[in-house]
Amino acid sequence: MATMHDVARLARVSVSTVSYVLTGTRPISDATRARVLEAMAELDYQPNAMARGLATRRSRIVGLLMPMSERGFGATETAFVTGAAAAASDAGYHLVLSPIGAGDLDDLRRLASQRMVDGVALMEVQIEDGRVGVLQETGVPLVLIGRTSDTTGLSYVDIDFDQTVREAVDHLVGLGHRRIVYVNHSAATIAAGYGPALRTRDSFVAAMTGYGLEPLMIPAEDSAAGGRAALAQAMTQAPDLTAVLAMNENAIFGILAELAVRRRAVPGDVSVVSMVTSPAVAELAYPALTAMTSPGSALGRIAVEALLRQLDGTGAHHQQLLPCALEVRGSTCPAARPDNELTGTGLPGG
Amino acid sequence: MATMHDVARLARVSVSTVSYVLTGTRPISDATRARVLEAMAELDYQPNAMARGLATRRSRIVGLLMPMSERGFGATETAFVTGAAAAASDAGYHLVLSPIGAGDLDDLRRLASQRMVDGVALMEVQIEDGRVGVLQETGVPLVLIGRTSDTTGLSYVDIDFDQTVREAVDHLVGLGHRRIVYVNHSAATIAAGYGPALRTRDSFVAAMTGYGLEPLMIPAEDSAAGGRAALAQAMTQAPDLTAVLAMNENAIFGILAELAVRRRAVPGDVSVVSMVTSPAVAELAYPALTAMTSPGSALGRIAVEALLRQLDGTGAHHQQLLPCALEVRGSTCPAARPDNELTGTGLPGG
DNA sequence: CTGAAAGCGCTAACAA
DNA sequence: TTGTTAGCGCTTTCAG
Repeated sequence: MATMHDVARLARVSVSTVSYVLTGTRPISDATRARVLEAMAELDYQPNAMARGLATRRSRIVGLLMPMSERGFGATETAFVTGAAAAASDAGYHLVLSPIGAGDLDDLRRLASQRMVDGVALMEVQIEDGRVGVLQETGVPLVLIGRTSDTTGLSYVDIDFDQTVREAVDHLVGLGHRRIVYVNHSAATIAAGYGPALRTRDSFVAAMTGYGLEPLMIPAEDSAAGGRAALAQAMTQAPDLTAVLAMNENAIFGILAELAVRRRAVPGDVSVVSMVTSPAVAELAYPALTAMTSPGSALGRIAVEALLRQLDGTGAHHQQLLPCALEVRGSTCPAARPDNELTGTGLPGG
Repeated sequence: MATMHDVARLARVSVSTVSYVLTGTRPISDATRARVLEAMAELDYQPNAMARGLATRRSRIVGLLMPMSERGFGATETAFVTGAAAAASDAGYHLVLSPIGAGDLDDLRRLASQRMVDGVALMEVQIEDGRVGVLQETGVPLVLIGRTSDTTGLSYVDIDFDQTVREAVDHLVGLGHRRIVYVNHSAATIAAGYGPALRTRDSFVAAMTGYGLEPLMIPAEDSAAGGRAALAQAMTQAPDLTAVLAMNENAIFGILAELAVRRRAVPGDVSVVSMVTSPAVAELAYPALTAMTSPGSALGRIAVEALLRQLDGTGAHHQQLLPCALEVRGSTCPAARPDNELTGTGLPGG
């Protein structure tokens, strides 16, 4: 491991000169620059990241706080991570993954105080999230992927749930659907203040009442079994439903399965729209799912880019909402008939 | 940000004493230790990671090299990452994610030479992988998740594909299946030297010929469409097939869809086993898939733990193979009849 | 059992 | 345009 001293000696210049050709913070004659670069190449020189970090008080590392929740890691979350990693890498930064959840506030304080990370991106932000306060205290630059209830003075990128839900509802209503049921995350998740669950719920109510329709909603555990149970419950509450809007990536296949069991054809009898879903997942179903495609990796990338801009002072707070894009595939079609097709009457299990 | 000097001053001891109570590398009287700890608490002291790293020449960061391939990130890969992150975190290490693929050898050399990481875990290892050589040159401790062809002197953890395939074939043959088709990754992926594709192929041939059966194999693009095409091709080559063994997580739903279109019931007409699959994915299908469950997060964890043992010298090379576990769900059942059910004859599209 | 001081490899005044 | 040097905050000899 050659050091800067070695380079300086070989190039017959002082260490500071070597440093300056590296950082470009002061003019260097072409001749000496050439000599230095040559020496660096000759010695296979790479600056030591720790030493540079200590001197500059900047690690060129950003943290991605990624709680490993019961909800697990869906395609959307994975896309955040890869998008964030790519953006950091492109800017010459490193991305450290920390599995720090809302519970580990002490771990978080430690991470922030060790000055190992120049800034932090928070995933899975709760409506009230203790991590935000801790991070603000320690003064670490911060960007949220998601939103707390009060976002003044905070940077965030998030999905525009309101517009996303509205587009989804518009799509279904435009196809003539009136009895639309919304399958959300679990009651526990909602109670825990999981933003997407809360916001989509409110947006759904607003969109449906805007159309003069009743906003039917069912929570579902994050599993296929949860989806099946939810759909069964929905069929009981609203046997005449013709469309389901599913927020829950993990439950969606259970919903489809239960529909299949009940011999309700998709999309013939029931149209299905999957919310905040990656194309990969949507394509897994047959027919492929009409879905609101989440801007997953874009969110990760934008978050990190905003964070880096905050770091070099070339940007202040950045607040941005990106809607999911409606991608019509095979799981939606015009509603059959307004009000008199109670085909599945009294067939509770199939 | 209090420094060690601040703590020393407040506790009326020297900096070295503070350092020693932190590292525990030399005896300290209880009295002074108490004073020091008190001062640290008072000042909210946290050691500076960069400074410590510079002095010890250890960053307490390990890198996870995670190429973002065309193949994308399945549940199994995601589980590696979370398992690795958890293991690192448990040991007081940080995990940096680097999206460095087999192509970016220069980036890799840079990362390794900057001494920002104490060690590296490599994901998505190819049979011949240039990254291994580069890392060995730079002397960075290394563990592979996957294997190259020559593993002498290397640490790795990998799936025991041989045993996994054998168990899957045993399961199907035990159910009376004789015409079993193996759906692999794409031809391009195989040509690129993707280990799992190569190894399972070889193991499948061995297992089938061991039973005196013909090893039917079809490649599939990593998508639902690829799965559909592959199954269609398989039905042409072997109209009498009664079971499919699918290596390709991304193609599996396409395979199921094509079977549905062709009115071949699962498992009634065709049994399906999904290889190297997470329970979450297996449960998405209806019926839920009999699958060889990949030990995803265990692999990530074991890899990092082995790496850390190499770092403190408490462990040499570690080579370990973990088989996937057979989990019988609803997609397999005894074969219908030996040799005369050509139901789907001449129904190319449905 | 404790202190003083020399680095770790780099950056950035300060001086020329 | 270049060199000298004082740190950055910690670990770890070397002395006591």
